[in-house]
Amino acid sequence: MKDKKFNIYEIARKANVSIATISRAINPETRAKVAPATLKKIDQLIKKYGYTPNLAAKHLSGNVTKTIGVVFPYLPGIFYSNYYNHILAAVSDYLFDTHYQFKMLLLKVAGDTWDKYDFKVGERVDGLLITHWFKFFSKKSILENMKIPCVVLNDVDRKIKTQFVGVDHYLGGQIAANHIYSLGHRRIAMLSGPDWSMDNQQRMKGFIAFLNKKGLRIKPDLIVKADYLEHMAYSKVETLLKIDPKITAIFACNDQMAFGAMSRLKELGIASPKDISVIGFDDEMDAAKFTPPLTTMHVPIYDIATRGTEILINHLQSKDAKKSLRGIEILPVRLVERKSTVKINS
Amino acid sequence: MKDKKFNIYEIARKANVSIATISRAINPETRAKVAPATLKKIDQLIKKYGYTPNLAAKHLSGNVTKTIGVVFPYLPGIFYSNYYNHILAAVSDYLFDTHYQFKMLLLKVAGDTWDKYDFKVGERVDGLLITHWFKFFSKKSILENMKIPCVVLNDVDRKIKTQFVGVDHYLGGQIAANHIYSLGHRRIAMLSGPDWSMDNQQRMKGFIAFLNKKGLRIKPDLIVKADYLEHMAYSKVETLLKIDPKITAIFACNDQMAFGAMSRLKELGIASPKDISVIGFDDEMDAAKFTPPLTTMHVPIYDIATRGTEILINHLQSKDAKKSLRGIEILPVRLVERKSTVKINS
DNA sequence: TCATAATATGTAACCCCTTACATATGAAGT
DNA sequence: ACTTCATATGTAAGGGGTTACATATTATGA
Repeated sequence: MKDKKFNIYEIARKANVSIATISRAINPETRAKVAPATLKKIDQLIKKYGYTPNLAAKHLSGNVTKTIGVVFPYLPGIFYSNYYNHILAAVSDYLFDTHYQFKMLLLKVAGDTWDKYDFKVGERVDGLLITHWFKFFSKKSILENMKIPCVVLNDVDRKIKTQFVGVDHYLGGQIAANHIYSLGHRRIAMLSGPDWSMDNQQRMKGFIAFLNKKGLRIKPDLIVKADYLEHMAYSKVETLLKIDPKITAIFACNDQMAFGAMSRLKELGIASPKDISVIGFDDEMDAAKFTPPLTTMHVPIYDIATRGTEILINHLQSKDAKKSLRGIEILPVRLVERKSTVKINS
Repeated sequence: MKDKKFNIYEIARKANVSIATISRAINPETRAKVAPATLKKIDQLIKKYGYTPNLAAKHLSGNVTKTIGVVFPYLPGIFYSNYYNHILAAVSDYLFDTHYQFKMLLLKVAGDTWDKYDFKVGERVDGLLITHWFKFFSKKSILENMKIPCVVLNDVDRKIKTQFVGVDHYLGGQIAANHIYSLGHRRIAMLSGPDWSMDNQQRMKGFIAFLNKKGLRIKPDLIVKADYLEHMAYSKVETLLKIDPKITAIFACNDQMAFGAMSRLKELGIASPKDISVIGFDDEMDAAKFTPPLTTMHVPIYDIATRGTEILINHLQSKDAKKSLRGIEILPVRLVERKSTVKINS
């Protein structure tokens, strides 16, 4: 076989045209500028010699890489998490039919911030899809001053000038509250996530606000922190029960905590939903498989990631590809009613 | 702020040295060739102006990308699969401390073969980590003639000249058989995977061979195909029971089928392991969580991927980086004894 | 003291494309 | 027949690094 390297010059020489013509022929946007006969000749040669353009050269001259970076926190087990699986799936699905590829950009969480990684990733991606931005970007200015377009997934911060795609967690909280309230529950406990989580804040606030509007006040004691952790929720259930043995519903700010709580309730001989209804938040894949299947707020991570990718790619293909992106897009949260919540006394 | 672009020329001018010196200073391998004083001056300037080398240019001139491609089949749900999660995790973990990044290369399975994607990925990765190669490489010659080093994960084909990292499924089958036989089981049924799967072939052969050596013959009727699918195994259990109601053990060629079989047994009121022991293969994450926890053969996917990545990266950092890789590395399979298998009549 | 070697740095070619601008050719308009 | 335009193609200047080779400087040894 011929191991000789074929570059644009070789092909040009064989086709007896200039490299500019070859360049035009191999790029869809400029192909029309080449005469059909020339095109045909070139195509044949390209095929014959198996020529493929050198992407590095393209990148260098064109200043684009046709690659986007997907920024994940580097956490143990991250690739086993449904949340990130959804994002990966969405990005892959969207990109599959485009000419774009993606690179995983894993950033250490502990103490490190974006600054350090600027070198590592700064240059060779055309845009960034970012998860958990607040863990990396110590100062919001870093995010605002990124030299390439960024889209932040599943977070919204109206004070920061960048593109967000997310969900209205506050509204989600309200919907959850409405559901529980409508079923007749009045003695309600809450399992909350960690303080630093904006989502958690919003979910709680929405939930409480709705009940307040109905004239219902949740006893502060009945709001217990379990840091979004299954095992922590598991162990906090009894605290809750000690404070008020007559609660009839628990709102867990995420599904993991709902799972933990329900497992413990089962062990304590308390039937769920019969004795205590439980509602979660996120709609993880396991939610439907749980016994009983968990009623929860569906957060469309997959859709969020899809839309985020779409926004980014569209932008990259526009004339403003180099400029930063800005905007907020809110996708709907919805209640998924399954078996873990029922009418009171039913 | 200065939006001016800093390239190696700018820094060279400011440092009052030539670009060659800058180049040496920014590359670890050549840094020692630069005088300490010069180095200091350069480093300060780099820091001051936030200079980062243009990777595309590096790639073009150095003909390396410091990026490896990870080839996955593009299947729905692939990112939710434990198998691929393990691979992703292993690759990420290994690469995290290196200067390498990875790109996901998703290839359509149906009908398509590698040839078509040559252009898409052929150039801009230094090496490839390949899963399920037999789905993409219609002819083995394609794999052998790749222009960049490749490592095939979890498959071994001694006839093909490339690098494989995998497991001895035949041996695994034997170990499983030994376990079941040692527990006193003699009436044994098998749930097999699809015919095209090499793994399945090997697992079965190993299992059967061991029993044969012990003078035990499995009735061909008791070997039922369930294509590695949980639901299929679920529905095939009764067939098995009809053929021989007195079987005391089932060897499922993968965990999924074991799960399906056990679910059905439970429904039929047949206690497992008490009445029928079940052993699987793979040791998926759910195996430990199942009720009862599944005894199974552990296939170290994570380790396989780690080792594969290691082999590839080491090779890329050697002088032979451009040459193709060849070899076979076998990692151990081991029995993980949990609760789904017990001594007969215990 | 001078030839020789070791060290530090510079020069320039090369990697392979894209694209603004220039040129050549032929068609259309008057 | 001549200017004017549209179309097809070519020329050459980047884009930002790496590195073989050349050169300048200093240290080493007899």
